[in-house]
Amino acid sequence: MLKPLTKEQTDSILRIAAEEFADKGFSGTAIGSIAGKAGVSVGVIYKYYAGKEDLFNACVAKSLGTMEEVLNTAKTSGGSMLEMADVLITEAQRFAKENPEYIRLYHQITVSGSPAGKTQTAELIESETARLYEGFIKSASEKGAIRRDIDPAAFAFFFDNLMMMLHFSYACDYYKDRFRIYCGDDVLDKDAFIKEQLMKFIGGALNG
Amino acid sequence: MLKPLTKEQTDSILRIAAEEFADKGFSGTAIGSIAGKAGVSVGVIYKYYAGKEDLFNACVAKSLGTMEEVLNTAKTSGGSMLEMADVLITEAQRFAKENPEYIRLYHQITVSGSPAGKTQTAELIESETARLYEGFIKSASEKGAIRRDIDPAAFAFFFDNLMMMLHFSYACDYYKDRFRIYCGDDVLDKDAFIKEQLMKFIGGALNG
Amino acid sequence: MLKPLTKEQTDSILRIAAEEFADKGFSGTAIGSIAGKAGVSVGVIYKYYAGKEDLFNACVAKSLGTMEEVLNTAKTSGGSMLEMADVLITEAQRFAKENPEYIRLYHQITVSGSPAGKTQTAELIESETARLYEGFIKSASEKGAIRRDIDPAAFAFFFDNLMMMLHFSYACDYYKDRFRIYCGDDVLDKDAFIKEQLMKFIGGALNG
Amino acid sequence: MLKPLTKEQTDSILRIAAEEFADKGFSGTAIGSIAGKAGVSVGVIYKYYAGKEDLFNACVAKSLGTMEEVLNTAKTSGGSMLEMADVLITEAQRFAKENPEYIRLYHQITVSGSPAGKTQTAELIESETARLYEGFIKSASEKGAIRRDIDPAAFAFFFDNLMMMLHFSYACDYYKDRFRIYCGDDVLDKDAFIKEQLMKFIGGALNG
DNA sequence: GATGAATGAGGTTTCATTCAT
DNA sequence: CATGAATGAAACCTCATTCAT
Repeated sequence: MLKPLTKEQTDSILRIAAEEFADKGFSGTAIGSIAGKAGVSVGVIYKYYAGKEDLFNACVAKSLGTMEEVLNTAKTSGGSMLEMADVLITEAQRFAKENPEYIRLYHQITVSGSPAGKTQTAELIESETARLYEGFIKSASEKGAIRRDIDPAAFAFFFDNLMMMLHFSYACDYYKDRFRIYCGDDVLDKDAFIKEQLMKFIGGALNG
Repeated sequence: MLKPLTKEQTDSILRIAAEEFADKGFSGTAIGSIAGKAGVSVGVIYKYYAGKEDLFNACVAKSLGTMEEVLNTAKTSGGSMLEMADVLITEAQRFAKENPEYIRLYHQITVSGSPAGKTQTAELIESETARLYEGFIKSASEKGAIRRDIDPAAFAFFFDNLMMMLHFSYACDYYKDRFRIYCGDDVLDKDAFIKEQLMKFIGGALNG
Repeated sequence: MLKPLTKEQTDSILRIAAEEFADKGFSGTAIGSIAGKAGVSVGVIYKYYAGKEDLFNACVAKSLGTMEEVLNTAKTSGGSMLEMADVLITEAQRFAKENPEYIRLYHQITVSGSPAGKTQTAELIESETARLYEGFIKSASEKGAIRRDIDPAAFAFFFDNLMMMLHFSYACDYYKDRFRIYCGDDVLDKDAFIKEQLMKFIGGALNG
Repeated sequence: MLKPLTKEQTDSILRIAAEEFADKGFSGTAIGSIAGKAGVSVGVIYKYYAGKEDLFNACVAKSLGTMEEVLNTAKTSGGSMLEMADVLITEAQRFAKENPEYIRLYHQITVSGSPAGKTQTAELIESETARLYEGFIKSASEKGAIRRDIDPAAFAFFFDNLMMMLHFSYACDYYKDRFRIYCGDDVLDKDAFIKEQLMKFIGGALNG
């Protein structure tokens, strides 16, 4: 047909690609399948992206960019450590349900064998969060707002571990199954309850 | 060379296969490569296993079986919730360093697109742990050993989230990078420190 | 940018195309690459030429036309067979160094698999030269200027074989390497010497 | 079918490949086409050869090996320069008719864009012949068997140029057409005549 | 029962050609 | 009339699986 791609179609490529990579991993995804589902020819994908890996990276970049926005919302919301946690949990629940494919794609890059594994991906993704949480905890600890006998970096790490698992538990199939096994089949609809419990868990951890 | 396979060789198949799948994922792993590294022919793999997927499942089963033994050690060690946590953390640190490929393989099955995803894998793997932790927490809570105002299932879930991430952080490349970013380049050699901090975190969470 | 192509541009297409075909052969050359290097769009190439093959043929035609001019110079220079040979060798050396791509392109059409192979290309290219040389030799032979016991057509053929190889040896990579292997690394800078030797060789051959 | 390849089939691969490469060049030849014509699957070709280039090189090596045998026959046949020329011409005529694909393949490697172009192919192929001819001519010249006022290396070069063109003229389509144009439509069947004429040409050249 | 060469579908990528702008 | 993005056939190569030995 040789009609120029509509914005819809170019967006579609990235969206479908993200979904496919998120669901089937890098090796498991076929460019031809993406093209087919996006309603474009194989050729255009190579016009826009240098190759499969480049497309994967573009998906990851888009995904991480979107996720970062969420973090920024929480970061700038000010307040105490626990107030930030409250915002983060709420946002995690909302975001993971609205954009599960982004979380799943993020999960894919943590897997050995992902092309992302070759570069300093973790550094790029995790550094900012790490410093943010650590700083929050450190200053709260110094101010006496939370217990003083802890290592801020380690506590930031444990806190983010909980957040990361929360994301996965709302977005990735295996983690969703596991979530239900632990907390009941309807847990994915009980966001307020989970937030409340997690706040207690984290609150206790921080206050000793 | 038509000698029956030695036990060494049949073991080797499963061991090498687990390593390959753990490192390169299901789609990224080639049967021929496993056969080559295991010193057997491609044909025997198909004699012992129905196909690639079957071999993958066998690796997972073996891996999970081994991991379960560790859990049983902790389970039967008796004591309080925190005493069990202490044992579990110690074992997690030891096991993840000695058998990182098992952890990495476990991580692979949590990925969308893994063949394991098709079946009720989570049910098989997570159920027992879930009931164990929940029971522990519930009875401790009822006895007043830990705070009463919590949901045992949710707390068991958060607790296991921390344990799962601990395993990954000692075994999987991306998580290891992230661990270092949060806690310093030498954190993988500071097991006692991490255990101490995690015990404080969990202790605080449980005691409110 | 919908300006008509300048003459510069249309010339450029043919020149660049000739270079590309000469260096990479017909199958190895990409239309897009020609367009890019010539600073025009792919589309115009298809406006001016029916397809890749047509463009190739146009390059060949241009190339041969230019080469023919050289021959005409020699032809009209009159004189004896050896005087003509002298002019031809000098011109071959000059032309092959100034326009190696034309020689290389000519070489390409001698290759099986070149599109030129399908038509009566040899007839078009070689006939005139063949008749010219044969006539020269025949009349020289009849006049007793050169030996009488030869077949003019065959000798014309051998003579042109030497001329053809001389062209290739100054223009095509493989033949240049071979030239150096036979005559020394600096032979490509010793035109006078080569001409002198070749004149002796041909002179001897003709005079018996 | 999974039956082991017969020797016929493995030979066939190389033979067909040589023909295809000889006729269509490197880029113009498709592995699938070779496989099809040889009656084997695509996969086996990659079992025996690392890739298209490797297969091409194998064809070239086989081709050159066979051609070298012919040269050795002539080389060891002793005698004077002209006696050797006699043998070489006879062999060239016979060989080029019996194995035209080898000559055509040799011709392909002289083309720009051939994979062989990347390496020191000319050195490997031409060196021995160059030294052989030069030695012959030099000693003949010193003995006074042929003219003394020539450069042996240059004359060896011209001599081989004639031999090379003779090969091509009996094997490659374009050169065969050209041969007929110069010497008549039935020239390819007049081997004795051509040998006789070429001997006169060379003889004259050498004797001055 | 083990072997590993053979198969061939399927994946990635290229590129000649078309045609809407 | 030029443009160059889009098309899709076709190329190279891999690898899960089979089966003759």
